[in-house]
Amino acid sequence: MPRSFLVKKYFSSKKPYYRESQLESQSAFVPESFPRAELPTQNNSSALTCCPTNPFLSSMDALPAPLSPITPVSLSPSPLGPLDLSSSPSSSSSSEEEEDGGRTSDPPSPDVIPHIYHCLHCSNSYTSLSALSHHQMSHHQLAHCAPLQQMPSLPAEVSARPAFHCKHCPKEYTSLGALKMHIRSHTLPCVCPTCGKAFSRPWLLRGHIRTHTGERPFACQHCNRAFADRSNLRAHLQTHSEVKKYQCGSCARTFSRMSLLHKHNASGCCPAS
DNA sequence: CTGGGGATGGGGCCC
DNA sequence: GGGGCCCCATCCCCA
Repeated sequence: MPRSFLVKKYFSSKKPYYRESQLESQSAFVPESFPRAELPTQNNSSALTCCPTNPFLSSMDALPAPLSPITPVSLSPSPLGPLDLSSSPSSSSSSEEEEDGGRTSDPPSPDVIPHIYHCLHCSNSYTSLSALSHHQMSHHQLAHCAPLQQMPSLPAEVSARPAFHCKHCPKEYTSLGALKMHIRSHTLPCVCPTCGKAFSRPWLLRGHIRTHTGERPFACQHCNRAFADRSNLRAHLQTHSEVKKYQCGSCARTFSRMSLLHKHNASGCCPAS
């Protein structure tokens, strides 16, 4: 089981996939001409939804830090929990360059451009986040969809304990720190200087920059392959194993990746797993 | 169709 | 409290 279960997920067991859902949300909430660099900052973040803030953070200055070679990875056993094979978001994304295109263009002044918030679910538009949030509740019909400041007291049936609600999405957290970390996934403060793609955390940006530089600091001990991401190396190491990490509960077949086991189950081997 | 690589997201832990 | 890193998970794409 993943360790990350502080967050309560109401609407879907599937994680948001920002390349599609998040970016679509951004385009839905923010006019295309609305520049990332001129979006509202934390001080007035109540006026933004999924809009990144300052793209030129100091984290940009500390970019490609030299990475020490990876030590041999010990492949610990992993539980084979139940898998959610819900339908994929049926994305057919164009290149990321296209998706990011224009987002880092020269920003017009926010004094000139009005803030317009479009509903994700219908064509309605609003001039304030609160109005949009209130409207979107009519779609979700979930009380916790409302921003925190708009619902000072939660109904007992909704939350039996204090929770920190994200004002940008329906998620809620049990600690303020977790909420702040989550909000970065909306503000996306780390922007690639090369392509303009924005990320929630500096290390995500560093990993992305490797796709530009071609740096692959994580080398396989068994072959001459190298990877830009440690997780990908870990997945690759599974290919060197006779017995893979993820095993089918019915046919005892093993797979190097969870996703492959997903596909295997979906193909009908384990209909009632 | 399957297996694998590439890329990216999130929460938790540690400093 | 925040940054960096770890680990896990997932999706897309391609051979």
